[in-house]
Amino acid sequence: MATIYEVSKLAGVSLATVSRVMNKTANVSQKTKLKVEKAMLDLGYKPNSVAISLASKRSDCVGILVTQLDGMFFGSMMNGIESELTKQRKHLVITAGHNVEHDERAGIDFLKSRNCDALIIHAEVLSDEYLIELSQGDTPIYILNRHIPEIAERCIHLDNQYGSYLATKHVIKAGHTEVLHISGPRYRKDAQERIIGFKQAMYEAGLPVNESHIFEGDYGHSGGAAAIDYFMQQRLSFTSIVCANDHLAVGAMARLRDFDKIPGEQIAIMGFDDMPFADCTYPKLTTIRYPIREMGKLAADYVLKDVYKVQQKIPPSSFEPTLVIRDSVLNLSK
Amino acid sequence: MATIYEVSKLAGVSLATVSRVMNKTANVSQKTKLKVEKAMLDLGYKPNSVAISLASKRSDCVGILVTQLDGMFFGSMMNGIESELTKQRKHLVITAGHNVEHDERAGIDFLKSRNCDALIIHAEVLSDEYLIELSQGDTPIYILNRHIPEIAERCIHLDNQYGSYLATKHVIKAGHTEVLHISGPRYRKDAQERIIGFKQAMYEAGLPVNESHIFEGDYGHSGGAAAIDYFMQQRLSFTSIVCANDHLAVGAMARLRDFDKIPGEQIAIMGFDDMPFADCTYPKLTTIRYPIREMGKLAADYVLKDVYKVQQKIPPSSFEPTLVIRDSVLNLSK
DNA sequence: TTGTAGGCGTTATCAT
DNA sequence: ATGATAACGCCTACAA
Repeated sequence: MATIYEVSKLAGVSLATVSRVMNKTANVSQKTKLKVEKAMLDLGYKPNSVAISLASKRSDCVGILVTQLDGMFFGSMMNGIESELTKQRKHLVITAGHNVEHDERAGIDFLKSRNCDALIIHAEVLSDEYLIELSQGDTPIYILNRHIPEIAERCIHLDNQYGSYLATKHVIKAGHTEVLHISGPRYRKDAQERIIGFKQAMYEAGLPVNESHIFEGDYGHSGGAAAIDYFMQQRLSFTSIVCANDHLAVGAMARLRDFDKIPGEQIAIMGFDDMPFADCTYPKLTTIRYPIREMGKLAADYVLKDVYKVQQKIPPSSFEPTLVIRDSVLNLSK
Repeated sequence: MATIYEVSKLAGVSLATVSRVMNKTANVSQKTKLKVEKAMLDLGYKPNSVAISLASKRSDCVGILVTQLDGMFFGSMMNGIESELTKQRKHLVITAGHNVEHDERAGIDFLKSRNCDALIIHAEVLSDEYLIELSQGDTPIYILNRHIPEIAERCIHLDNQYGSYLATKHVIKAGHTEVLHISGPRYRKDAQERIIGFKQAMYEAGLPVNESHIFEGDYGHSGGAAAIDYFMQQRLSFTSIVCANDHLAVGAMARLRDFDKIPGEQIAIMGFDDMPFADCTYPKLTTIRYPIREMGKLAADYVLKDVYKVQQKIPPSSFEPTLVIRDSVLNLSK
């Protein structure tokens, strides 16, 4: 790999001049500029971004912390971020936290040690205190899918509780009184919030909520299936299930059929997130739209504006969960 | 951020010694070692990996090029890679190529300029020649989902054509004679191969293949829906569709229902990839298993073994597409 | 407009 | 066992 030094030698100029034509940081005469550019081409010169980063203390990289690299949710989130950043030739470095405090911490440490210019964080288990402290460091951070009052201006989130409330209310409005909940892992904030929203709507309607009516799944298909197994084994009587995400809903629908219960007809199923496949299931999934891709984009736009000073048209953003009615929640009164 | 120099000052040793205790690269007396460790703790010292990378010419990072960050396929692939690498405290830097030559090139350039120790590449549009040349550079590369004879030892792939052949044959065996194909974008190698496999099985069975029986989709749900719209508009008579991936299949199944054609009963649907949701659709999707996660893991294992000299038990790997029979292809003869 | 030289935070090679 | 002191490849005042 050719270095800037070799380019300067070949072009017969100092290496400072080479640096200048690369960065357009000062005026360079047309003649020398051409000489330098030719030399770069001849040598196939590619700047070493590690050296640039060390010398300039910026990296043109923004670090992302997600829980895992697979799954539609994080896929959409990363895609949203990437699509915005790429436009401005910024790169992303991604680490996975795996729902484990150590990994989340290590991930953030790594991103910071790589001189990331900013961090976009989806942390599951890190404490609010830690994040607050982190926000006071020299690397700007933006927090996705979480609300921390002390640093609200850094948080892009959506009211999970209200979303779940909406979902449950829709089911109740459709005439259901025996409604169960399949939640996500309880140590996850969003899962907790969705449980609360569920309970809130139930209480409001004067419907009983028993802890045994809530199954703790894993946010994956298998969690939905396990929930059905559990509910059936408990011989619970129910006509509807509010699921904490679409994956759980899909898993539940499939397992329900194994028990000859037809989702959408005998059992109403409510999803959450409105993942891309939600309108391709059968029955099509009624769910709560969670615009994670747009939220990712917004986070990226903030970074672009705050850190890279690229003028961004940032829309007046307030993300609200909204009900998307499709076919999986039948109206009992009809 | 504290530097190694400050640590050395606080500990009263030279910075070389500090480097030694960090890297256990030479013997250090117990006493000074403790002094240094205390100093590091007191200062909350975190090594700057950019500086390490510049000085040592390694980064403990492996670069990944994928087409996009969302979608189950790439999710599984990244997850497989990450799960192996994380075990050995190696990180990954991910770039997206977007099916565009410029982006793929730029992605690779970026990864190399970041001093990545190795590259795992899923390139769509880069030429074989380019990749062959790249493989001769100083950064080891591993190529996923593609076969280039000249550098076969760097390629981890699977026989797409044979997989598609298997799929089509299964449908034919089930008694179908009017079978259509929904393909992926034709500029993609795997899509081309799957088309060939489809045609091969059809020819072998003496069944007619008309180019109008093949619809070029986008590998997403919408492509599947668009295909059905097209087929219906053409007033084609058909009882089965071989889809180039599961997303297309799911999209097609949903759209089929809009036309009151019941997938799995009136129309046989064959998928490809066996994505995690394939056993949660209704009807459950008969498909070809494409073990992309395992292939990602293998690529990571190669890197670990070849580049990082970490002993890996690498199984005698040859990935074969296999038929996964579920419920979406009905047997006409029964 | 162009060149010189110090610095970014480590590693690594010599000495001692 | 420990300490100087060059690299590493680039940026950036400061000079010229």
